[in-house]
Amino acid sequence: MKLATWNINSLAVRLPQVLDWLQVHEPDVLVLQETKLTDDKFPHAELQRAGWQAQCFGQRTYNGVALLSRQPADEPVHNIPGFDDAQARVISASVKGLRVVGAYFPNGQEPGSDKFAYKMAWLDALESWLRAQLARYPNLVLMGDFNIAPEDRDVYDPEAWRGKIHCTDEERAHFRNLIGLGLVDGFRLFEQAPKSWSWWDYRNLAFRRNQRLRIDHILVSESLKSKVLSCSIDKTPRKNERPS
Amino acid sequence: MKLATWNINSLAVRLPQVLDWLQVHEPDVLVLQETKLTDDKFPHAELQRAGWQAQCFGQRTYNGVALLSRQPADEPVHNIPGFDDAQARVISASVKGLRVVGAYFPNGQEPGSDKFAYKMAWLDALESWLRAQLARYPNLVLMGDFNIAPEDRDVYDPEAWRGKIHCTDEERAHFRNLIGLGLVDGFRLFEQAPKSWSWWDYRNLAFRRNQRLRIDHILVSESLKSKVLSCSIDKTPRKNERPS
DNA sequence: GCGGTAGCCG
DNA sequence: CGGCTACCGC
Repeated sequence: MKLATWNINSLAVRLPQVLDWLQVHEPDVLVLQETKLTDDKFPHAELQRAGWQAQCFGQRTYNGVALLSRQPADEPVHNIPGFDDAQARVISASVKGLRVVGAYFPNGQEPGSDKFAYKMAWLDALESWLRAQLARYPNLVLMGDFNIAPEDRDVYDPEAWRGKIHCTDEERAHFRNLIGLGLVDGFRLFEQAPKSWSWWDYRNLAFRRNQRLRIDHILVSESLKSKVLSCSIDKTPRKNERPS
Repeated sequence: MKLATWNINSLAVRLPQVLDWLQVHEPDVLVLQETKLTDDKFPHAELQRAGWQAQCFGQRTYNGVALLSRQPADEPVHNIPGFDDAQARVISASVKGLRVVGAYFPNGQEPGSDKFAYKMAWLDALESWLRAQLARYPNLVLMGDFNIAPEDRDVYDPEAWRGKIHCTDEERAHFRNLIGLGLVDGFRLFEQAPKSWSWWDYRNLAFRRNQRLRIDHILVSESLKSKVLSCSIDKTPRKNERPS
């Protein structure tokens, strides 16, 4: 089974790239973040024509998530039940016996901000909900844009980023909490190139200043750990016309 | 000698079309309106590479005019001297002994509005300046987007447009004033198809409701009248990808 | 409808 | 920088 996650920053703009990528890689599941589309505008028809079905949970302008799969996705759940949230950040469903949770973690802006507090509250809620989910679905994967670089090796310039958003102790503690629930970082199950990033800042040519991080993750439950065959970051979409 | 006028509604967007058109039609002079470019952003290099030089008089967001020519354009003048105007609407220069005045007349919005008053004041100033210009330059052409449909035959639905902007008595009186200065409507020197338009409204599918007018004109001084060989409206750019 | 701008966000 | 939204002008 092949699983993938992609923050597409507007599915309206990036749909052609998504369709291309799907055709080439044929994943069983692809979760998307920042679709920025309300459900009435979700491109079900185009995806269906290409052979994928979609569960979507959208919102205009910001956020919005989706779960694409070849096979039907059952028991869909939107966001974190019990956590009242105006933002569309989580979509879960079962595909071929696997419980998939696709998530767009809050960015958090900067430590001390209201948005950081929201990120912390959201993470608390995610963790307690996931504890129960893992009990109910032993075969579970949590993947998406975590907006957390778990360790210094996930940061191009750890000294420059120390204490900054994505790299604070609080966020990293939350990442470890997730691991503590019985999840395993799929990427670290394998030998990886020493500097592997899933994201870079494209503001003010920041990517030239090496502002790169690994903040997109695929975490699998313990029971799945031995079944994971590989995990890698596909950088090819960055070379597309509009990588965003 | 071949002269042309085109309201391009953003030269940044339409430059490829302009270059194509220049290559196909090889005019001696092309005047542009609504370049919407400050002079520092004017695409001199691309035009020069294609063999045209440009006089420009730009402004950001709105208006902006330019005069493109194969041969050098001398004695450039911006706007109407003596008429204090924050808007870039007129560019004049001499090409191969011909005085060319390229103009983007004010739209006027609607009769009675401040913008209509400005249009009237602008027309007054244009007329008195042109009187002197014609004395100085007997071989003169005034061309551009006049935002005036001179007669009912220049309007698809004259009854619907009666008294409306572009078709008011005041605007038409000003057009006749220009003729009175010793200018001749080049288009009407020749037999033309009965319904000839240079513009249509593309708001709310208005063009389907036949909201078409002839408001772009080429007027030549009396001394040139006998030398005009033809005058026509090229509708092909409307069939381009982004006609605007 | 299609240009432009400004402000917001990551 | 590159999405979005909202507004302006023709």
